[in-house]
Amino acid sequence: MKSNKIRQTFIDFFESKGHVFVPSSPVVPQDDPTLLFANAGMNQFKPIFLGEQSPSNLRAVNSQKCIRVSGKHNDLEEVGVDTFHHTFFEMLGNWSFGDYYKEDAIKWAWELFTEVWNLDKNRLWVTVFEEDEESYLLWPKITNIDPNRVLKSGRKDNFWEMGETGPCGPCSEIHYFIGDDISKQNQDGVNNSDQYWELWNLVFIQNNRLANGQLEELPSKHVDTGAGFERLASVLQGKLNNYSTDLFQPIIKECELLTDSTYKENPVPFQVIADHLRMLSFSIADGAMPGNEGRGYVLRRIIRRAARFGRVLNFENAFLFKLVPSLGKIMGNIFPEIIERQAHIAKIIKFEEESFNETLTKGLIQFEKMISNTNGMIISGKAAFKLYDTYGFPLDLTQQMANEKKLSIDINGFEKAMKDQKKRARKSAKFDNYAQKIDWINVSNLKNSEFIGYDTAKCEATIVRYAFQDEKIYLVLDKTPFYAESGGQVSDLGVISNDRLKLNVLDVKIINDEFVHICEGEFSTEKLQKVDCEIDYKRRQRTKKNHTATHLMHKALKIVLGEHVQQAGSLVEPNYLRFDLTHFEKISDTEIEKIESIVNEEILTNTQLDVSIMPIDQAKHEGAYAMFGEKYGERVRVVTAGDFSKELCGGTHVDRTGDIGFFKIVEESSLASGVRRIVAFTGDKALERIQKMSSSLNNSKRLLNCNEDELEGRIEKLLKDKKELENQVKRNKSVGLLQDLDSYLSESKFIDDISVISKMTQAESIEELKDLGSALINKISIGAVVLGGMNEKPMLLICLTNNLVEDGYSAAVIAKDLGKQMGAGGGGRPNMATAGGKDENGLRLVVENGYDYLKNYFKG
RNA sequence: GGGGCUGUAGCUCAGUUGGGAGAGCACCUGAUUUGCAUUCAGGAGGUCGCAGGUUCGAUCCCUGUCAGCUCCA
Repeated sequence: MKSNKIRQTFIDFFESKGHVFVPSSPVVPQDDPTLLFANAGMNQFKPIFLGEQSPSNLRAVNSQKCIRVSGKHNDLEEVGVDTFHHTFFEMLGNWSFGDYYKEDAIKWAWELFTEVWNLDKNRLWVTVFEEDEESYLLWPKITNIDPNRVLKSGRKDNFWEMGETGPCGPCSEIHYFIGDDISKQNQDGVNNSDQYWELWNLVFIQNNRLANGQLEELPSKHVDTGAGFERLASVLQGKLNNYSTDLFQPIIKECELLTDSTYKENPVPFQVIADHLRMLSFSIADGAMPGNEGRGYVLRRIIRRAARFGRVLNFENAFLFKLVPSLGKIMGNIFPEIIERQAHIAKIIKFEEESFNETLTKGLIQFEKMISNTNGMIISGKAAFKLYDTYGFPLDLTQQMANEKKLSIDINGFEKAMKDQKKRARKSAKFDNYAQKIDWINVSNLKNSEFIGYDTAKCEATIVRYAFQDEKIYLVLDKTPFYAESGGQVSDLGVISNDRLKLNVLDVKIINDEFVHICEGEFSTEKLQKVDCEIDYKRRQRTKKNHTATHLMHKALKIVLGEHVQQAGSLVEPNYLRFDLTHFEKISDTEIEKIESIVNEEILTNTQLDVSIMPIDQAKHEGAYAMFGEKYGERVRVVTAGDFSKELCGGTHVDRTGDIGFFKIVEESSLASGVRRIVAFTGDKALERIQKMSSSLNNSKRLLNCNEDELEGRIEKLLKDKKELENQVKRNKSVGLLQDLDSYLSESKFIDDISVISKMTQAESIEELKDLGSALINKISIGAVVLGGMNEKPMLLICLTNNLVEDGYSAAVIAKDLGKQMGAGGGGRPNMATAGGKDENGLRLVVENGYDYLKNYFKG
């Protein structure tokens, strides 16, 4: 059975049992900062289990995209080496939120396995938690399983907990014997031998683990099941290795076409590459980007691991990106994003592969340096670690190259250095406190706060609850005209008041689906009922312009730069808009101009905006842009500007594009590799900007006394002239110097045959002084020159002819001594040295006494 | 979040007890007229990432900061 069919059968089966299919949430979680990647089927249902959110359907079925790269169950180094660990996998599951429980869950699991997929009952084993008598009795009672095949098992394997505290409960696992000879089964093999594969875990969530370790019974009980799709496919396709299934084979075949090696003779590199390609493609499709921290860093490591295994197959250049289309063919039907963003994915992987090649090249240079400093046959662990830590050069490559040079590496030393590094990091790891607890005081039992601000700027509302938090007042209302910060658009400001209270709204946040108004001002807890809400309407108007302009620009960016452009972040404020996008090079001035033109053209067209609510499938079908990683409900809000732009968006927008007035990009910069940032203004802000530019232009025109077209030429000419003048001054000075040389020389005094010049000069910089000094000393066959000059501080220069230097005299020594006399220091090279001082008088004194000093120096 | 490394001419990089900023390539000028980077001579090009500090003097030492690379979390 084809894998696509297997997945579909699973979904169809549970739909026929009253379940609603819920699409996989993005593999890059948007709203859970504690989670790097979606790593289990239950991720998107977590708020339901925690009681923070009520489910829209009591029964659900899904296939969740999951990524696991580290943790107790998954060692990255195992992936691709064995036959069943993956960084990316799918988790099939059926869910009951306080609806059906153990009986139906068990019955349906068995029915699907034995009657739909026709798995051999004589190969299936079931384990239940040893204290869960209920399940233990249910299995033989409601299925036709041989009672001897139902086993009790301990807490380690059969009690599931989400974390230290929270929902948990016993589980029941179904295992499958894969051996050739079914007579050789033994219950001791379950959970112990790799001949028995765990296929499906049925979790019965009935308890809540409290902070003191005690368990309490949950009022409503849930079912959470998980079946690893890849392994299931393996069994149903009669394979013993997940990589042999049609989920991986097409990728491997494609890879074989690019190299001389074959999967058969060297499977591991192919498996690693196929696995990593899936992980990379899905995470990039959902908005992740390789980088050097957090999630991005995980991606980078995975790309590098794949590239390293690629080298085993003699791939010298980027190759991984070429395999992206093969994945689309396998999984594009269920996960269309993998096809929609194919070009983007390939481009990013290629970019990263190439950057890794550069890292390797630089590492090679460091390696050569390192071994040239190594004496003996052993490279120290410290040195190998530095290569790895600082230059990102993989240890196995270091080892390989060391072997070629008949050197060995002190692995223990390496590991010790690594341990120290980890210790350091752990010691300074911060303790995040994301979920701050709010102590609410309930006023009325009205529930969901409704946002009515699309059409109105003020309303009367009822307070649902309030809290005092960080010297602020938190309010939840039954309805509100205040927009809460989301989708990049900042929240509204305004006033909430009645005859007893007057509050300024500072911020509005969505916490657990509720609009929380964060306020300060006069507040009274008496007679809290009706309040009047009014938003700062002007501010909202300006924000609207920026939001609609953001949509238009998004489209324009795709037109001008290409379809690979994806939104990587957005901020919509009343004063400006900011947009981060994926693009690999600087956006040129011409491109900026084109983007501006396109947006302004749309503004001039003055299109009526359309906002409608529709099912997400329809929206996607109509080609609406959805943001990376954003999780949408089944019904979405779609904002359309004629046939130009269509985006899923919950934000506020102008009525007609013409309301924006005018659009101007004011800044383009790099944010990270592959990400650019654009800042733009609209409406009166854009006009202000243009006026400012225009006035500065006018000032320049006035200063240079020319018109606009001539401006550039004039500035260029001015710069050129300035340079020429500077050069000329320099030349004149040196000519002047040379002319003065004679007068300096004529004032020479002598100590025996040594000529001595000691004199104040007009030099204003140390460079001038040095030029003069070296010119003079070149005219003297044997002698010394002492020159003084002033800028802010006194400067003194001492030069000696080389023959004096050879005799052991040193200008540096003289400078040091004379500097000391002036209350400062001095020094330099034997033939030329400088000294400083405190004031001009000190300097003059030293210069006047120069001859006497030198006489003493040379004679003494 | 914590370490390490790097930042010098358009590009690739040198530059140690702190003492007057360099090479190769590219560019310009002049010769040369040649099998695929022709050769030779000359020239232009630098806030030594940025801001402080120490010092008579900082590309170099110290502090901070920005950017890139890299490892750990």
